Amino acid sequence: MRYTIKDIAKLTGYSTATISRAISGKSGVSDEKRKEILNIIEELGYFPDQTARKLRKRETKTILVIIPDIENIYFNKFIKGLEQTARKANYNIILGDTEKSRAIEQNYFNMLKGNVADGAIVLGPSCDVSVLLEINRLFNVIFVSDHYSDELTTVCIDDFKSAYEATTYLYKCGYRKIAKITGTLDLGVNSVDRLKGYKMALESYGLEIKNEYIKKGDFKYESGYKLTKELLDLPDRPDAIFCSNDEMAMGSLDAIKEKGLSIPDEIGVIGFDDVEYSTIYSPKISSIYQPRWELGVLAFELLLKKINNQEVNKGKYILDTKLVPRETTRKPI
Amino acid sequence: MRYTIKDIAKLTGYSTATISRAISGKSGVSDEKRKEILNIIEELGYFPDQTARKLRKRETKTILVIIPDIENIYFNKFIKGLEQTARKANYNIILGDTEKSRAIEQNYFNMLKGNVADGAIVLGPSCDVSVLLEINRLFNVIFVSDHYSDELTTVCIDDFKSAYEATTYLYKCGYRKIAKITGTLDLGVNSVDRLKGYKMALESYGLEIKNEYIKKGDFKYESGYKLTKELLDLPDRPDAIFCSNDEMAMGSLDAIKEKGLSIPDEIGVIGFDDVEYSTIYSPKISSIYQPRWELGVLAFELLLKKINNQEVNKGKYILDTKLVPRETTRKPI
DNA sequence: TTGAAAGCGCTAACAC
DNA sequence: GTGTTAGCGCTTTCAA
Repeated sequence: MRYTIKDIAKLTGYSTATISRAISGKSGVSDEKRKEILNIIEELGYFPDQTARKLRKRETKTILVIIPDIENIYFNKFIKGLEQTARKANYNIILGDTEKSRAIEQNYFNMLKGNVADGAIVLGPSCDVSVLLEINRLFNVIFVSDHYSDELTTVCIDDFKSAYEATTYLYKCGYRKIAKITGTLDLGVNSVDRLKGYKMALESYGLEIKNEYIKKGDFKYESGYKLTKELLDLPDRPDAIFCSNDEMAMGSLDAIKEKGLSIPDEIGVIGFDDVEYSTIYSPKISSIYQPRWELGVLAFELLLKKINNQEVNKGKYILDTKLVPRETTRKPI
Repeated sequence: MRYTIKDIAKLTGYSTATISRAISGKSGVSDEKRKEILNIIEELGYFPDQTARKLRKRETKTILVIIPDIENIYFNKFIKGLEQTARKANYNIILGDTEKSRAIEQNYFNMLKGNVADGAIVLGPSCDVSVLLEINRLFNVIFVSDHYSDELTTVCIDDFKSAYEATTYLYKCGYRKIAKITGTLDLGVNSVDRLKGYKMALESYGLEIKNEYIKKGDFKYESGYKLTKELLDLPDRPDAIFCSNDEMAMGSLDAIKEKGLSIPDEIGVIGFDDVEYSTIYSPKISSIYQPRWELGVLAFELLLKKINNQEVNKGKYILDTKLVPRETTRKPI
């Protein structure tokens, strides 16, 4: 049998109001009675119905986390940070995997209209900016990683600066013919910024920007592999490759191994994201570390502020990345 | 402004009952009126409050998924399968990461008492069987992977059989001095069964079970590495090692590489789980594939049956594993 | 300090 | 086919 607050009221002889006060810890009950009531509740194993409480209080203590692909390990650490912070604040997480589908993403947005959550954190959204702006107007939302508009509050890293740093590092290691394999350039702007950072660094060091050294990839292993083969077949082949993520860097390295070139002496490779794989792969991949756990924590903290009607600035909240040299790059000179 | 069903009733001139019927798709409204109502709703962007609906209908259309560690990639594919199936059935998922803490796990169980979900799927629980049995008595629950009691409904693989198969395979590849690095033997029974399968296979093929060939690990890279070193230092060192998961197999392989032994000729290694890492690691790791996506699907399907009061058998639902030969074992003779 | 009662937004039983 | 109304289980205002 499942008890309700009425049952407890009857069993103890007090009113439902008193029971409610005793449970919530609010004033208005004598300590004596509170103890008595809590004891009985404990004994019966009674727990207040959360749905009724939500309806009455008009808050769900739940947030919706919308992710393009839960299987992508990139998001793991982010969710972990988010989850730990949310749990401390007594919030539950409803997980929404969109499988990169606009329709599914829209469905989750509609759930917000049904008041299933007090706010949402949206990772790498695929809907149009206009839709996002509308959602942002209606609900408490924090966006992560891709920034579409300065009207939105976004948690992210500085892709431009990080890419600049990665390229600079390759230069400092003595590489002079630095190629670039990009991510998908139409989806969000982080790939674009990583490309811009690369170009700017080349300019700074007086290196020529060669079109044949810039290849458009799609973040997948295969594109890293295939495009590297193309680069290596060039008459004047590059002596370093900067890949826009680690997965492509692995494809790239496999292609280089196949050619029999020595890593990192004849050719150097640097990735991006510093995913767990990077250290398991052999040779260990030099990469740009992203503070994913911290991004998750920050995203929740900002959302909580919004939910509590505290002021939250629009625009980007940028966390620092860090270059991690490993075995796929030479030592800096 | 957020509309309620009353607002819609006023605006259209119909009663809340009619509005409700129009939305739910139930009979009791003329097609004409339904269209009219749905149009207005669409226009206003009204969405029924889910909390109120839940309270009234006494169902949440939500399930709680309790996981020891969301960061562990082992669970990724499982959650994906679960999530996809749940979404099709219009169920939401509340994610509960216990961080392997009994207290946190208990907290999530308490949430069930507060009716936040219609049921739960519990992966690798850490609470005592008595607690699990009580939870199982009170709520709709499916357990995954570890089986503690025949009273519970559990989704899992056959660890004994799979370990027997892995060991047999090593034998067929011509290895005769087969060692074993186990997982944590006190936590759940899968490690124990993987050890039993190993022993049974040795017996079947008339090989001696040597105590010095059996090392107690903890599923972590470091234990695989350290214990393999011990094995290789033995006067009569093994020519094959069966590790109870892939992470330990990587540690094992790194130790072997350090010794300068050739893989798979001088020594063979086989892992367990067939995690994504297995093919990225070089050499690619031979392993036992677990149908993790399918386990997730099955877990949800069984839970849904329970929620709908359909008959669900107690005991184990076993899915088949598959041995995947790669580069860390010789070809079978 | 305590209790009575209204009401959160919805659905469904009942009446017409 | 349509409307009235009770009530899901809780919190909180108001009155005592």
